[in-house]
Amino acid sequence: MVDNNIKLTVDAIIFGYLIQEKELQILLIKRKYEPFKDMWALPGGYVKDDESLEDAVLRETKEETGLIDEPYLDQLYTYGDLNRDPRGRTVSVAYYGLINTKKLTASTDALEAKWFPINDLANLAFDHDKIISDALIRLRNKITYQPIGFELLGDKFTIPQLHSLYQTILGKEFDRRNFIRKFKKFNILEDLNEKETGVPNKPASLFKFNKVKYQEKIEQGFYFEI
Amino acid sequence: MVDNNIKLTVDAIIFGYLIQEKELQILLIKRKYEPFKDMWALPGGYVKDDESLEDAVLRETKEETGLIDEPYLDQLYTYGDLNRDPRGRTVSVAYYGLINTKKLTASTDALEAKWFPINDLANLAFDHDKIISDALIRLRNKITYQPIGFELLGDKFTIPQLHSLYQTILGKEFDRRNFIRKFKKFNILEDLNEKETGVPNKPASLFKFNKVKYQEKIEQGFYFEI
DNA sequence: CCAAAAGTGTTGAAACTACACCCATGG
DNA sequence: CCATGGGTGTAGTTTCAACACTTTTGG
Repeated sequence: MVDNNIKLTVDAIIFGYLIQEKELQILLIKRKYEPFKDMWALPGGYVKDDESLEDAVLRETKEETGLIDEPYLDQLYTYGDLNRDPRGRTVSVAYYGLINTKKLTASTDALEAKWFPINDLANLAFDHDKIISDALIRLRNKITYQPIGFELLGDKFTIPQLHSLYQTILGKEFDRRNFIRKFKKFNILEDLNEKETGVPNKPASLFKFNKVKYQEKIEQGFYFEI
Repeated sequence: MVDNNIKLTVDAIIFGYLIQEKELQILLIKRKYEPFKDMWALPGGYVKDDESLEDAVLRETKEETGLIDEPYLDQLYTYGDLNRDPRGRTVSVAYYGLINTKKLTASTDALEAKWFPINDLANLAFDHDKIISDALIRLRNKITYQPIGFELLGDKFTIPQLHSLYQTILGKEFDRRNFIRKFKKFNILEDLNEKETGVPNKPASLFKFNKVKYQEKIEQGFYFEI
């Protein structure tokens, strides 16, 4: 039909969160080839004819970073400016992902993949700094009205951890009591009747996110909002 | 580099609004060729190598519908499922647009383009019903936190028209006094000190949206929300 | 003068903010 | 017993929701 030479790629902005350090991070790879050789960049690459966009994101991310588990993924935006890739016209569908940081670390060294604190990123290839900035804005918006913050914590977490996560990502303080009260009123956290261990102070209670209950409430017209 | 055969297209969901009838509409075209010949579909088509995605949307929309003025455009989502186009793998970047309905009508007949009420759409080609449904959800969300509803009205409009627009799009009633009070408190409407004409009852005052003032307020941390 | 839609204030309920003390644990 | 962070209630303020009558115009 029409013969165009536009190449289609995907890019992944994978967010991780260090609970102890209260730090939001992004997973980047060091480019092995030109253009932008040796610069840090988002994982990503060409989409194959027979794979969906999400499959392409997952495949490229795993190949390039050694990530094992599958992150929660959401489509961010499609970048199509004329000169964003010096090799020729390239349109990239960006997805952002959230993952519990514990679930990788291991295999990344050989592949030159590395977590970077969001506030201390390397110089990035292509228009990737703009993409990351967009992803961060989206993440900040989305955690206020969708319960996706849990994806960055483990299956079990404490309320103070959740509190810190929100404060870190949104860059502002929430009164502890008001925050807890609001979250508890949603009634989507399940008390596991366990305490955290290994802390030199009063241990906090552990909770998990009850996805089933959340879905039920959504169907009944419930809206989550922080 | 990698040799893939993925075709890149754009699709446009152009929304219009009939003030008198209080009806939200979408601009569709009748397909001239297979596949889905003679079915109604969203305007759209292949992206050229040397045009941006937005330019492609505008070009295709104008060519296929005879639309003269340029609609307000926002990227919606990118659709990339494997079998969405029977001709082969096609990824489509969808944009939704808002336009003052008065600004076309004329030249559409020859081209077989037509406005359809959102609640009474034809059977649609491809996955276009899903795309429209997504666009409508996005529009409903967006008008609650961005002042884009004005794009559907003329430069001059009355508060009751704005009130009806919100009620129509969101499918629910707003108390008239509370709605007006809220909007007035935002202080982004400029009273033109004119009255509407040709109505058989008390004429309403005309206003315009003060974009400059809105931008100023945004920079000062103001958030619009209905 | 009549019909139709515009315009305008107040009150009670609900949600939000700010704030301080005691408790459980490890060292 | 000390340091550290966890856990909890209340009161004042602000925002939100509900509600009805008078005004202006064209016919």
